[in-house]
Amino acid sequence: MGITGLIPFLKAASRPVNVREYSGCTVAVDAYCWLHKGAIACAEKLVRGDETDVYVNYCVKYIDMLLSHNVKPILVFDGRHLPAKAETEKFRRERRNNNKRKAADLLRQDRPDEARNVMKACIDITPEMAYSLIKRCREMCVDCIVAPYEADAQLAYLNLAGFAHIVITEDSDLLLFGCERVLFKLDLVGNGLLIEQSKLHLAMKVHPDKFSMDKFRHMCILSGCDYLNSLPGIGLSKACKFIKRTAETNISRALTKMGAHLNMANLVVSPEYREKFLVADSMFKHQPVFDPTTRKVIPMTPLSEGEQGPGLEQLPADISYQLALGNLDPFTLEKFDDWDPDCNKMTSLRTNGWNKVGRTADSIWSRTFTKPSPILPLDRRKPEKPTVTVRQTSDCDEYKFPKKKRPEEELQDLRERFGIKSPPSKKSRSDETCDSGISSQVIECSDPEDDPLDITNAEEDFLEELCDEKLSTLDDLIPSSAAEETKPSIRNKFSCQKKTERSGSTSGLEGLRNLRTIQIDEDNVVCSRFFSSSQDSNCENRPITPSTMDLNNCSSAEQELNNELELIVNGGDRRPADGAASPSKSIFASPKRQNTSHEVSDPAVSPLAEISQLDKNLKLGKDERPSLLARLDKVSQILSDKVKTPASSFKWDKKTPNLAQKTFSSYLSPPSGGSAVKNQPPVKPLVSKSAKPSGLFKSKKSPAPVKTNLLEKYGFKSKPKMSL
DNA sequence: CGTGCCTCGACGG
DNA sequence: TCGAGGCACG
Ligand SMILES: [Mn+2]
Repeated sequence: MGITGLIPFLKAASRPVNVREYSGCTVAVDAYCWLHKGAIACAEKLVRGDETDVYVNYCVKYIDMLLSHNVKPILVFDGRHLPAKAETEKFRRERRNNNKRKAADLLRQDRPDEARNVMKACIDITPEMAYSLIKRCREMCVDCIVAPYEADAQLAYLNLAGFAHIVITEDSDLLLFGCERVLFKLDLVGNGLLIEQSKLHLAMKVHPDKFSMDKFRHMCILSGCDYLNSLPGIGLSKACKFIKRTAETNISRALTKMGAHLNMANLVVSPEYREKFLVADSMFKHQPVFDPTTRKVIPMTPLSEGEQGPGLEQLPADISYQLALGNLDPFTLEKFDDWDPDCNKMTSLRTNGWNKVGRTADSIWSRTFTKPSPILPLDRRKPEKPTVTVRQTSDCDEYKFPKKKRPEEELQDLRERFGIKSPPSKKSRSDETCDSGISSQVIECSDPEDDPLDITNAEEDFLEELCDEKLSTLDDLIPSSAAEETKPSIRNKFSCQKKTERSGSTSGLEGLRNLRTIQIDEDNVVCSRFFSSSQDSNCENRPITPSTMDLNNCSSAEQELNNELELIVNGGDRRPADGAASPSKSIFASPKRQNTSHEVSDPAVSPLAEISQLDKNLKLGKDERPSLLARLDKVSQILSDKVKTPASSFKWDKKTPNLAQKTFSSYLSPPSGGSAVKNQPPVKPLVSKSAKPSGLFKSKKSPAPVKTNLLEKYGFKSKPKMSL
């Protein structure tokens, strides 16, 4: 399914997100993905034909997770098979049946483990299974829609027509269908990988002005898609190269010159291929979809005059409508149900914080439905500065741009944005090479132990090439105001990319966020503003505070580190912030600052303030700052290693529930049996005996100083790049 | 280097 | 089943 290798190819256009950042949004969900994963959990039962609702419950977990983040899901189901895929489907069915037989054989041979694996390979999501999820969704007042054909096109339509802000799927095809935002690899804590259409040019390395969705789609079809296999030897890279090199706008004519453009003499593009290419292209543009407003089947994108859509069977209008509602088996058209949205009051769709979603809480099937605001409710960070124009390169083919800015530049940008004067320090050391970003082909870093480098010519060239990518990078660096208001999360696994990749400098700031949530020792609890979300007057998003962590286990390292950084308060003079609406402070904020901070735009809240505060705490002279981000990166890395924030490495300890578990317990099954509870009473903050929930930092006594040189202990010396 | 073929894990306890 | 990650081939 989908385009092989597209998601890795689009790495530069993707970023890790948490659905928390999309509170108030509507998402269209490819229900098949969840059903399929859920079906794996009960593969045996399904293969044997036993009744089970395990897969439904699995999907409900995802739905609950979205709702808990105030995100409204619309579940989209596959409809009829496309004739073009008939052979593929037949082939799959045969293979499934083969696997069934194989599984039965293995069972007879008393090899249940192998049988289990084979059974996973013959899972089929039947219309009945889809219907049982639809039924459950109706109980939950969650919208569903069955596509006339592929869910892909329907999902894209919901996005393009403004019914949904984001599409959730595992199928990279969705990008070809023209979706603006697609969220892949969503897990049960809300982490996923977001790919935005507006960033696709980054992956293709073309100038934004030279990018078009047509080019992107053509590239993908050439590399091989469900509707058309690729020509031998053509993958995404070659296809991308070709699309960038051809100036011909008529794709059919352009295809005849593909061999020449790619220097592949033996590459023949037959007329048949070109024909099929155009049909595939049409399928990605004009596949039939159902419009819930008019209750009619329409082409996903309007046909231009004279243009032929993909010739597909059109069902009568009432049948199409019933099919879309989920009342019919898409294949047999046999009646499942008689559900009628006009008779069922769907006025208040179930979402947590119903008021926050406002009118988007309507059902798409309601006669009074109005589409949500096209602007992402929490994505209001608009670049206010005009973007820097890119220096045109002579080579129009390749668009080169800096992948990453120097930490200094990032800091400078941060300063500008937060209106903070830059320190007089002149230049930093060369150790930023550890900070992913600097493309090594530009800056040759001879020896990490070298003294500060001057700006080389190459570097200046590099700087000149700064372009409008700057702002998107900044957006990644600076948590949006919305994200600032949110709770801490288990770290998104997609942000844990390799050192050499883009995560480098952002992780420094991510690390800051992690730091705030750390319990330092049994007497020191950090309650960052993430826990005292004063905006959350709604009972669903309760301030959650760490209660009883395993202090001896998880906090000794960061305690030591904090001692080293002199971050531990002496004597408990940190008071909880008074006043309900007072924004909480990070552990990096000095006590003085905390006590006097009543400004609305408290600089202490900004990441930069925290960085500079950290510098003060580190007592680093301005000239000895090698790379703030690099160092922060290292520090946060150590901390997160010790605290084990990544979801994947979490071991839920029943006896010592930790922070993340608390945070997400509202939709995860509680560790000690019992059912997951919604609207559960607020978790009582640990510090609340003496402090208000918005308390920030509670300290009873100062821990004994630790002599160990942590920097050495954790190998800072051994890594010259990171030398502090 | 890019493509194409391989194996492995998903879920859940 | 699907994608992801590893490895061999031209
Ligand atoms: Mn698809």
